[in-house]
Amino acid sequence: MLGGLSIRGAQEEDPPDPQLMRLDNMLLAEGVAGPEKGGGSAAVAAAATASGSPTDNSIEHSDYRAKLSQIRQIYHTELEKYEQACNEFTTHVMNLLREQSRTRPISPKEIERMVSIIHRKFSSIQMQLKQSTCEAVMILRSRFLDARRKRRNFSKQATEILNEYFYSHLSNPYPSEEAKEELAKKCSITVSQGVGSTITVAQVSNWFGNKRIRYKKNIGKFQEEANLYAAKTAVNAAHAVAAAVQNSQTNSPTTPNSGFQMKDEEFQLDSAENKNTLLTSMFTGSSGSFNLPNSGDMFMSMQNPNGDSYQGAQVGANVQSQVDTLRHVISQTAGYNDDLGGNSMYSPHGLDANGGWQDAMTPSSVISPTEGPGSVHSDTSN
DNA sequence: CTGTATGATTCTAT
DNA sequence: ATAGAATCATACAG
Repeated sequence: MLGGLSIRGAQEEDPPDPQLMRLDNMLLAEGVAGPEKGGGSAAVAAAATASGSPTDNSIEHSDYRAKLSQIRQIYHTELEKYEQACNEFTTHVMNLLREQSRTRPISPKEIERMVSIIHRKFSSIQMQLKQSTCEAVMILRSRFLDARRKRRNFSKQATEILNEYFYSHLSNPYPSEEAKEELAKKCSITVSQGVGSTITVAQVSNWFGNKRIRYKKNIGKFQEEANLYAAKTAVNAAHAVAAAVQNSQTNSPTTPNSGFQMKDEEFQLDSAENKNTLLTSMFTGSSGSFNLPNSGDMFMSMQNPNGDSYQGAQVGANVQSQVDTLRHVISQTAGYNDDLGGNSMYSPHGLDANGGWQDAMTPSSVISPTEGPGSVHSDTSN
C-alpha cells in the first residue's frame, strides 16, 4: 500500500501466479516451450507415424508443423532476447549503484529491491509474450487440427482393421479398453497432437459407436461388407484351424485341402466388384450339414441349447464367429447347399428384431432370413 | 453442385 | 459412466 515507487503499477503478481503456470503448461503441452526437438515434437512425431499409406493426410500436418515450429522459434528468440536484456539491464543498474555507492552508502537491501523490481518488470513482459504465443498456437490449432469437426478419413488400412474386428465380433462388437488400444495401435489412427494415445482410443470408440448404430440401422447396406470381412476372417481362421481340420478330416464331408485353395490375395478386397459378387455367391448357401471336427469341441463347450444366458463370453463369441465364417466358406467351396435364394448371405449375428446386441444372439450365430433361427443345426451335432 | 459416407460431438436414457 | 440416437460438418464421388 505504501509501497512508494509506483513501478509496479501494472500487475501485482508476487505470489506463484496461477495464470503464468497455466500458460507455461500449455506451451509445454504444445511443444512450444520444451526442449527443441526431443520432447516437443513427440506429438508431431506420433502424428507423422500415421504414414502407412502414401495418400495419407500428412500434408496438412506438415503445414501445421511448419507453422508451429515457426511460432516456437519466434518464441524462443524473443524469450532469449528478453533474458539477455534483463541481464544486461540488471548489470547496468548494478554498475550504476556501485558507482553511486561511492558517494552515498547503499544498503544491500536496496540493491536487492532494485533487482527484484527489474526482474518483475521483465517477467511481466515475458508473460505477455507467453500469452500471445499461446493465442497464436490456439488459433493455429483451431485452424488446422481441432477445427472442431475438421474431419479426416482414416486410412484404408485402418478402416480395414477396424472392420475386420467389427465383423469378426459381430455378435458382441464392444471391444474392451485393451482391445481398443490394440486396435488403435494397429491402425495408427493418431491424428492427435497434445496428449497422444487417449485420443486414439477415443477415436476407436467413436468408430465402433458409429459403426454399431449405422450397421444396425441399415443392415442391408452392410451385407456386402459383412460378407467380405467374414471371408477375410474366415481365411485367417482357416490358417489357424487348418491343421486341426486336416488332422481330423475323417469326419468331414468336404475335403479341406481343396477347399482352402483360395489365397489371401484373393481377398484383398480392393473394392473390385467381381470379387464382391464372387464372395457374395460364396455365401448364398445355408450353413447346415457339415461339421468341424476339432473346433466342434470348442463349440460345444460354449454352446447353449437355450440360446440365451451366454453373457459376456467374449472369447467364445470370437472363436465362434470365426468358426461360423469358416463354415460358410467350407460349405460353399465344397459346392453344396445352393438351394437357397441369393440374398440370404451372411446374416447378422446376435442382432435380435429389436436391434439388441447384448446377448440376444443365438448360439448358432448364423440366422438366415429365409431359414429362421430354428432350422439350422446339424452343426451342433457331432 | 448435390448426394452420400464418415468422423466427431452432443444430448438423452440407463 | 456408457451406449445409443440425433446431429453436425467435412470428404469425396458423381
